[in-house]
Amino acid sequence: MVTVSTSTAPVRSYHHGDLRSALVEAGLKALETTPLNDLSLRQIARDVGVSATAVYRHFPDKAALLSALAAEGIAQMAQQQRDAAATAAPAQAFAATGRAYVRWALAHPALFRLVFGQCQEVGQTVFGDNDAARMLRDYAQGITGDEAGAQRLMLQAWSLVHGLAMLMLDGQLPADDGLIDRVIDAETLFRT
Amino acid sequence: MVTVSTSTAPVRSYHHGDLRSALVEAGLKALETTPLNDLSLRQIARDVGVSATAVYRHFPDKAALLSALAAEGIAQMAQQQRDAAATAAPAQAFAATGRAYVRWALAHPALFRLVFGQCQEVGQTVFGDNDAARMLRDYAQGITGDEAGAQRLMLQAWSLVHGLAMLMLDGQLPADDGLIDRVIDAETLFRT
DNA sequence: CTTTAATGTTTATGCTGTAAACATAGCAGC
DNA sequence: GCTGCTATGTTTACAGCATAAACATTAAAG
Repeated sequence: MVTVSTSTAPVRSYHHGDLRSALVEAGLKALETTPLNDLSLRQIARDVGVSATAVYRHFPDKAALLSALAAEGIAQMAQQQRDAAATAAPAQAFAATGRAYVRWALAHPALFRLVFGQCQEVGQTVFGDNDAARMLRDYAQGITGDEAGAQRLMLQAWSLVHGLAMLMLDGQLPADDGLIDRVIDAETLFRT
Repeated sequence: MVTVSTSTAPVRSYHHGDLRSALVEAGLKALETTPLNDLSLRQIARDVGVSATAVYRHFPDKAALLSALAAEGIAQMAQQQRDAAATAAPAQAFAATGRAYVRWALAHPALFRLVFGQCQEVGQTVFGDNDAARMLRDYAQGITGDEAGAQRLMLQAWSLVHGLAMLMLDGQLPADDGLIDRVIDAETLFRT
């Protein structure tokens, strides 16, 4: 039988075209519904329609694939932070950024966990020299005045929102939107 | 060949005696050196010197064994909290308790992770009606006066210390003892 | 003393990550 | 236009995992 498909139809031939991107995309989609620990390299490969070992042509191992997913997650988080800061009133921007942090975590639980569980061994750091970090440092500086105080304020704020996100993700606190607003409250926190 | 061991020597016969306790103990010891994700039921069984499936005579599945380990972890944490509160000066007790929380997490990373990752599905809650929680509520009440404020203060404090612990465990912040003292500082936090 | 229930072991199944050998296809140079 | 090289797939294989099922041992109860 001669293959007459000189016509249209993406025949999905032996070579995929852009398998690497497809794997990352499939991985991110899987993380929307699958807990991080249940995410398997084989399942991602299956979703893309490719053999499990094909993954190794694009990533040295599973951890490397996860790192690629984490990098996407970090980018998404940073974007969310910027948006929240941009739309809030200046006086509220600091708190608004913190609430956005927690809400993003609740909206993407597995990816959030991956970001922080993964970039440890990669040596990557979420709050490195990206825009979000700079912006927060500026806010902190504006509130406290001195350098050391600003540094401490940033760490306290980051710890607060990160802890709140984690406790809600882990079911220790109800993942309640009103609770987020009450806990991350500029009136009662970090007043000079 | 006749077995002449009518003598001493704990022959470690067919039945173990108290396998359940031995498994929990071995699990806790393994968590001191093994990351949570690398902890395997089979390895724990091997450490105890028993077949893997023997575990199922005492726990319905791996998760149940982990829950038993988590329960031990919760108890240890609560004890640490009580000790910290008892030894500190009254004015410093609140902050001292928080610092003890973070230090315990850093001293027992895998167990700390297990406690919060596990008691989700068990429906268990770390800050339930135990002594530590009551004590903290009293402190909070003393600072703020009103009920709602005390509740908020507790949540903020818990989020702060939990977040700091997590960020240090995940390598986002250096696990530095001085840093803990600087971030959890009664002078700059939660003043009325 | 015999039966029974508790608590072990062996064996087997299907999942996982990954190494090794093999297959296909697109591109380079003749 | 044919020939090979290299990139990128597939198949197969292996060890480790959780766990189910069948079998073995032994402590305790009648």
